[in-house]
Amino acid sequence: MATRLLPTPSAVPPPIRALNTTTSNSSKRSDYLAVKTKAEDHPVLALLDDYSRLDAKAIRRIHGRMLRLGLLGHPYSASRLLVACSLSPSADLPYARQLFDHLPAPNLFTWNTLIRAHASGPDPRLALFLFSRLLRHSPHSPDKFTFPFTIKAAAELSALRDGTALHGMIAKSPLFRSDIFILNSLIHFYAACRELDLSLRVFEMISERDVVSWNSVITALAQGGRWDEALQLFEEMENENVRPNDVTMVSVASICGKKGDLELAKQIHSYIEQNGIRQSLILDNALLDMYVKCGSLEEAELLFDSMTSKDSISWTTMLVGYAKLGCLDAARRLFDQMPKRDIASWNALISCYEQSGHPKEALDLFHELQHADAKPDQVTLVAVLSACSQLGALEVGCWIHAYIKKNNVELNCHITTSLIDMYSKCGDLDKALNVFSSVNKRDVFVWSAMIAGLAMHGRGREALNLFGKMQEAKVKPNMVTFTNVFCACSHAGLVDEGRLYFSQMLPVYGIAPSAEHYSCMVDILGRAGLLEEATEYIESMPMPPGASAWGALLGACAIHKNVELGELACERLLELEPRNHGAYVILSNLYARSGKWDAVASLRKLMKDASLKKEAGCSLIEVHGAVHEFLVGDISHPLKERIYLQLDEIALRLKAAGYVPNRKLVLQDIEEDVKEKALYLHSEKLAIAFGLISTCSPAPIRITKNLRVCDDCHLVAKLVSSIYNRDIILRDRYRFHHFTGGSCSCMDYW
DNA sequence: GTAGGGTTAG
Repeated sequence: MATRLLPTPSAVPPPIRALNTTTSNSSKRSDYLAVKTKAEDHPVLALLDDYSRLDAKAIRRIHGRMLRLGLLGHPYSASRLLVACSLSPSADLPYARQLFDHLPAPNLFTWNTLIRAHASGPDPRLALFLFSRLLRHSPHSPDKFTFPFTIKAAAELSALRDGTALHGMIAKSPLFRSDIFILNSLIHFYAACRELDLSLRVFEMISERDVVSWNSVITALAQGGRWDEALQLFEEMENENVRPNDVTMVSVASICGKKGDLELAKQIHSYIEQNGIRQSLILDNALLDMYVKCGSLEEAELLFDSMTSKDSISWTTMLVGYAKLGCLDAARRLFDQMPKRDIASWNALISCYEQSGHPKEALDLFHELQHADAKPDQVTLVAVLSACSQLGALEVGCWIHAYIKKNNVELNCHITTSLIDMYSKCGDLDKALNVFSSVNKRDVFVWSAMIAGLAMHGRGREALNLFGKMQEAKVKPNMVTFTNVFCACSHAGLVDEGRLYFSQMLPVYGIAPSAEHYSCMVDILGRAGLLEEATEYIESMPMPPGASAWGALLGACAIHKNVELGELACERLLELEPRNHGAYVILSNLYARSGKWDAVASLRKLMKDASLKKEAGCSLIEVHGAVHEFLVGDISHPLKERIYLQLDEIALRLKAAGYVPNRKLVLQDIEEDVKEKALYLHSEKLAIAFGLISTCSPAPIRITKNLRVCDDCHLVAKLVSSIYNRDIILRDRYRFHHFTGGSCSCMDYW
């Protein structure tokens, strides 16, 4: 036990000289040595020389011996022990603090060591507390070593006020205000607080800048996105005869990766080789990352194969490289080959799957992870929640939420946002609202996610109310917030509100409307039938209208049967995206609705000649934690016989209720309507049939579809909800439909 | 006897 080893202040052993005269029970050899040696070179201390190799147990043993020998009363030897227990890889900071608190006379070195350890420990605030204790309750004053450690703590915390106060103390002392170590740490500190101009000001004040000064300021600019200024300084440093080193090149490589400039990448690589820059694993990793980001996996592979030592970052960087090129199999192979996988490697592959449209694989890998000896962290959970959102996998999502609670994972804004997004997109808006109201930290992303959730469920008014509350809470909206607000207006038909918020964006909120925001307005106005005004918004765009603006106009024309304007919009859209099959389909629907069957036929031929295929319609339904996938006319499901029997029964009961299939829309923006029967076999109908078989009332049937739901399926879902007395919650590409008692939450406006 | 700057996943 630690506490037994620690002397209480009253039991502090007598000074070392007294020890020499005692006749204790300890062995003769020990006494003999004690007589001959000073405390500074007592042989016990030699055990602490190599403290980085000592584990916690060994340190406690030494502590015990020193206590018995009375060595802790001597400031120097006590400090040696404190270094070991606060700086060794198996450091135990609470233990170090206890030891420190029992030292009769800690010297300044000891204070510095403890502050140093806490500055890079799990809670850097403790370093600041120690610093103020040093000022108030010790006979010492901070020296040129104390400041860099304390400033580091302030940087870790991005504590601008504390750091500025430290800077103030430093400025008063002629000795400290010109100390290069202190000044360099201030450069880093201001950068950590995102005060780049203050960083630059400190840098410019230094009369004799060394390589660390240059590196600090170049890194600050690189991380703050001011790449060209950083590269300019990199050139200037040579003019000032400061030779760049490996650390400089890490930042330069990182900038080059962000710029994605392969030519520059090769220049940097040969610069390193020609100037004899020291090789290091970190630099090699940075170069790997640079090549991956510049899109040259060949160069990355060459370097990777030539590296003599690799760590999990090297492997993970390569893995991401393969995944970015869409080579997910190669990424997986690399993952399997890795000699050591840390949680970041798992996260990288899970995120790769999740972000490249393979959410199912992401969840499979998450299950593998749980059987391996890695522990999911917040990044993992964010990625897996996003995979659930994509799949509409509510049960898995709930399970992850439970996991978060059970393991006391901190609900930071990232996780909160992901949970709200998951519950919203999996159709359980109440749970999303619960999460939202249960947290007390809400940043702009949390608010925006909740607004988006309400919007996609058609609860536009509530979304706008929440937008008002967000401002009462003094959280500034960003670009995404406005997109979500407009989405709410669009789904609920709130035209006036849309216009109002759009007009306020720049003057009130200081956010210039982006092309996406203009497209939202075109959508809001177009859906409401205000095609002329929608066109005016397009014409007034300060940037060239993108595909989304023309797409929104085209969709509106299809709803309101405006062939002429629809053709124009489609033409513009195809100029920008020649292979956008959706555009052909919507135009064809427009022709069909207006009875222009010749035009429908020629459009079909055009599509065929261009060998454009529609994206296959696909519906997902989660039952007991497993996600089942249905394509149109799918016969691959193990329960296919029962599913098709159920479909027949549905058809009979619907007919009895007077339902007539709506075959007019042969080419909805839905899914390939190859044959007559296809309508009857749309993926969402298969999923509904499966849902009826495999779940029981009152649980709603939850379905996620990749495309928009067609008129016919929408009608069928309404009827099923009343005939079978089952709620259906269907998520399509754009929004949610809650079917209950024969009607839909979208009020047939979608 | 002590110090400052760096790479991956979101």
